[in-house]
Amino acid sequence: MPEPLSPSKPERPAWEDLALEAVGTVIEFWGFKRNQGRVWALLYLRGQALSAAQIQHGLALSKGATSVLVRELEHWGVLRRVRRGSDRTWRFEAEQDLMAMVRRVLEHREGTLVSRVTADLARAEALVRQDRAATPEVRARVGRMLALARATEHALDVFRRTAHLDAAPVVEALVGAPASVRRRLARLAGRSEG
Amino acid sequence: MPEPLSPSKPERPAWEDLALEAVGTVIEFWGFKRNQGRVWALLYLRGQALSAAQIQHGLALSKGATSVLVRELEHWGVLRRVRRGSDRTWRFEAEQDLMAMVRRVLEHREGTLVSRVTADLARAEALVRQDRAATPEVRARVGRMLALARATEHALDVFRRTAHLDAAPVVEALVGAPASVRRRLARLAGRSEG
DNA sequence: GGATAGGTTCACGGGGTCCTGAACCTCGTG
DNA sequence: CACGAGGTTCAGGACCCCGTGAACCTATCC
Repeated sequence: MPEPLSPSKPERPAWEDLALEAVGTVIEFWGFKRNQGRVWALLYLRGQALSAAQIQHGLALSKGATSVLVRELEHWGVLRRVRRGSDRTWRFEAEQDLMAMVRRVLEHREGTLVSRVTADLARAEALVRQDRAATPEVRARVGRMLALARATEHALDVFRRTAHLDAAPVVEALVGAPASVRRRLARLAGRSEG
Repeated sequence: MPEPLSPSKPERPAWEDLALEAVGTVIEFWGFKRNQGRVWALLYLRGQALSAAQIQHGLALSKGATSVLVRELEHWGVLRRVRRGSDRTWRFEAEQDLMAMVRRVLEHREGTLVSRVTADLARAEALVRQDRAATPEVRARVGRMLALARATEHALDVFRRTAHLDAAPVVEALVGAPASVRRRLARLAGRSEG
């Protein structure tokens, strides 16, 4: 039996709290809801599918919030909604491939925001190029701004690919691997940035 | 005389508006105030030191907001406060090295948030290691979480170094360089580039 | 059908962030 | 000294995001 998650007694081990809040903080930083991070972390740490009620009580959330949060996480592909046997209640389990998660987030960000901004700057650069009132210096500055945007886009791409590379397999491998192996892997990952 | 910035007539060229808002959007995405980005972009595009009043009218801000915004940007090292000659009013000019700016932001983020989270996860991992009630699987999961955090830290570092590398010199070089050179640089940087 | 548990939706309120506008401070200068 | 321009601070308000809690929907079982 999977420990009924004691609704009244939140006697959670200290390490779980630490991990939950850490993930919540990171997720919040990336512009999502803190509780989305906490839900994912809870599921990941427990390593099994939990019902909405268990999540709700485990994290002291309301019924409504839980419903919304799991739907959002599911939409992000961060959670799977499963039904077991003849049980008619949904259970949720964490996506296991952590890096797939990170990549998905980055791709979304890159797609929606960064590239849109780059496009706007490209338009601005085209306009200033035609503007007879603009001095060469001004044109150069707009051009440099656009170049910065492109560089950022590129760097994000490198970041994403790097994260991809030393992710799923490597992260697994790193756990408990001897220091020598870790160093070799790290060096390999460093080469991939070129 | 540096163009009085026409307080009543906001007849700004379209490209300037585009650039201003683009930068504002990016800055806002990174967790800062939209207007901080707009102020910096205005100063950068104008390429000269502007007074607080000019900024205020140029961006349709209040006196108070302007004062706060420039102080914050100054604190970030993103603009310089200068006094010219016997003029007793402050003027502000944009930091020219764009990448220094980006790097500073990333370093701050890395320093305050990412590493703090990593530390928390490290504590959690130490605790779960001692917890006799924890199964080996749980310990492994916490360990994997910590590994993810470390990988993220590493990736951010790569990002930062990459941004640093092809930044200042390369960005400058790219401006106005012939297409053939641009393509070679782009290939070197590992990007297809349309 | 009625009862009940699981699940969703939504109006509302708390809390946070940012801006405004006015009071206030501080120096030069007449 | 008084005045005024430049600059700062701060209370108030607008706005937005998120969670609550209750109403509502739906399916299963008796």
